[in-house]
Amino acid sequence: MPEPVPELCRRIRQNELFSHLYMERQTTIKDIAVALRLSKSTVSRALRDAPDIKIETKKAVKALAEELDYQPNKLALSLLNRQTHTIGVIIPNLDYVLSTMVKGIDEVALEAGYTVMVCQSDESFGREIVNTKRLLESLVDGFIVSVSSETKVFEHIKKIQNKKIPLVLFDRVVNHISCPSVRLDNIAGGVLATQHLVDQGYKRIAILAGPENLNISNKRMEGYLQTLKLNGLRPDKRMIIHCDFNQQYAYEATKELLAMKQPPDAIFTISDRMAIGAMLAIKEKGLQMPDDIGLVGFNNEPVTSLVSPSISSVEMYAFEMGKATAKLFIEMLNSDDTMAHQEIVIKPKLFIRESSKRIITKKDRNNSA
Amino acid sequence: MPEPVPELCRRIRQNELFSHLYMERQTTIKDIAVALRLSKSTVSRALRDAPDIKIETKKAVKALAEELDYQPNKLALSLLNRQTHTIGVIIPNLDYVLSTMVKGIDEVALEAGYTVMVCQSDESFGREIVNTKRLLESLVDGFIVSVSSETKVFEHIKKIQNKKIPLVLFDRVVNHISCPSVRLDNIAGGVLATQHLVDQGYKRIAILAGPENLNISNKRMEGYLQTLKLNGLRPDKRMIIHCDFNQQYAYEATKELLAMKQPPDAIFTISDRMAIGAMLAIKEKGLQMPDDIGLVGFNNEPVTSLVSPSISSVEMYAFEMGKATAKLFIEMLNSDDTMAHQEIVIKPKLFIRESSKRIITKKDRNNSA
DNA sequence: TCTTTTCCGTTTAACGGTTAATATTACACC
DNA sequence: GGTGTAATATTAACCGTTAAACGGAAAAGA
Repeated sequence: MPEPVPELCRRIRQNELFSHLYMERQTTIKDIAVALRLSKSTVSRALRDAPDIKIETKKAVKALAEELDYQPNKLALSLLNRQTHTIGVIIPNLDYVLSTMVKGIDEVALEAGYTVMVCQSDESFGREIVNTKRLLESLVDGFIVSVSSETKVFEHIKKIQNKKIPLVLFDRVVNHISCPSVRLDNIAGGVLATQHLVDQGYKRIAILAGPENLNISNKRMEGYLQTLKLNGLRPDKRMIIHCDFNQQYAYEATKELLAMKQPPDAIFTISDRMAIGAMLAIKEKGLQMPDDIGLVGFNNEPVTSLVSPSISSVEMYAFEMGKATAKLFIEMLNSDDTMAHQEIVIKPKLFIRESSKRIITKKDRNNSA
Repeated sequence: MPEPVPELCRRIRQNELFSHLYMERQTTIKDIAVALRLSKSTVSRALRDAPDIKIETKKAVKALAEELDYQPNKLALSLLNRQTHTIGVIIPNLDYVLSTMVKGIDEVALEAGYTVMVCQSDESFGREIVNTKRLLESLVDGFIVSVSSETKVFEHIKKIQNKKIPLVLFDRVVNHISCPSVRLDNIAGGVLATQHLVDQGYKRIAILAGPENLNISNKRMEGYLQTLKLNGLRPDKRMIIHCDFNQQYAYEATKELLAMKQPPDAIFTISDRMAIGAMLAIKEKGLQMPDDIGLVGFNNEPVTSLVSPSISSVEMYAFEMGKATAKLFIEMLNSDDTMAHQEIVIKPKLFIRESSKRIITKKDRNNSA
């Protein structure tokens, strides 16, 4: 005949029985079941307040669970429910913009009960493939991806979609892939920067664009071209330089630009890193910003306001973008029907600083003209 | 009577049978077993090249596995083997130094077959606790932790240890906790910076230290104090400012320093962010670096060579530190005995730049004296 | 012919949890 | 005394995998 439950609990609490339960292994439902002479399922249901368990039993189970610091094994649950509450995040690197975005993703995910696994592809297509494979194996509940600049083939992304695994693209969105996404209005960013330079009276505006196949770079350039045309300025191919997202390349490209017969009187770089590179070359040449030459960057990294002269830059709200991405992702998870692929587009804003702000205002310029 | 295996394979390949296997669900070992009229475990052993399976059988199994894109379910394996091949990484934020370290950790972990889960505490004690709990629930195989600046109580860390879960601390190491760790020789860093300033002829050297309870900050200060004494300079309490790791605070603190009757003629900041803040205040005051005042930062962030004047800084080899940490961690996992807690200490190196390099060399100074 | 070995597989249990179907018990009612 | 019905607990199956123990048949040895 089994002992009465309260007495048993007392003995367990006082460690007279089952002292092995206090060992290294995590307590399981089975331990509690054995201790209280109940079946596994009774314990399970008691913990989850099922209606058909006696109140006394529930109390005893819960007390012992508390006592033994019982915690359900997530692995077992995941196996059963086919979900891991984990989001796989693939990003090309951990630079300022992306780590800020990850921060945003992390924050929202945490709140929604998800843990993120961040993998960096390091701008390498090969590593992106490996990361994708890894995360697929890890059975993440879904993917949040920003592709590397090397990525020109998207089979690995399509594989995710074929398996009907939720996917959100962000920042570096891919046109060939149709899925929910969050991105900056890069054209608008290009327009903002270029129009500002035009407004400040610059006439020969060069652009340091990123790698040729990178969508975000091309869109920013599109904005640049549109704005030139709109203002009656003829785009000049020699003023358009493609180079890696890299300070060194930007430095060298700028040096070449400045060595031209008719050098530019303003430069728009599609990242702040590149703006810094450009700035070094400009200073080396002995030119003054904003008088001799104007400079506008992109991303609005803190460094832009730290250097001298401070650099005008286009803010892309990376943190908010990260949050929006995670929110969209979670929304998608919760809507069981395959969601119409929503596209969230963030509007950029230009922060004007010393590098491009000539003293003359628009009005002044009109008067003097 | 069961059909001969090759014939069966053919039919499966041609989708005559079991077309449901081509459905959304991942193929399992059971699917293969049913298809080939074998038992689950035979399939399992065939896939793993167990010796007591007929070669023909193995071939058939492997062929079908390939065909159906079979991939073992990690969750099931983890449940069985009690290991998830996942490392929980807790860091206070994703600034330049830490993201570089995470890059290093990630690289080594990936190679060793581990995936990392990065959680940011955002310098908040509360979030650090939450993160720890989450990762414990996720049953990570171990922890790599750098504590937040708010953390003064370490019960959550001890809890990890009590559960005998492998733990490595890095960068912000905690004295009260005895475990393998990787950190910078912060005292040496403080010595390098201070001795350099002394060598350059600066006499009244101030220090912008970080939060009071932050070990790394205090150690750097210790190096500073030691060096002053060694060189016969008397430390002055008014020259020691504790403030948050934050550019704004550093800016204000520097303004106050410079407003003193006897202001410092050099400032050592224990981060580059703070150095930038200090620099802004110095420029605002109209002082010239390095002539009127010297400045040395810490971390050797890229920004130090981008600003003008460029800032001398102590390099802490963040990427290598990250790699070393992950290596130590994996080594620990593989050595089943509780490892004697190894402590890896990285030696810093000073990079001298414009902000502190007076033209005079040591020899010049001796001559003129 | 009977036992032993070898070969090739299968069965079972386990990991830790949930859940649907099934007992068991007690009590009221006819 | 049977029957119906709550109330409560148990069994067994399942998620996907592996490891240990066991099984059956054929070949080899006595």
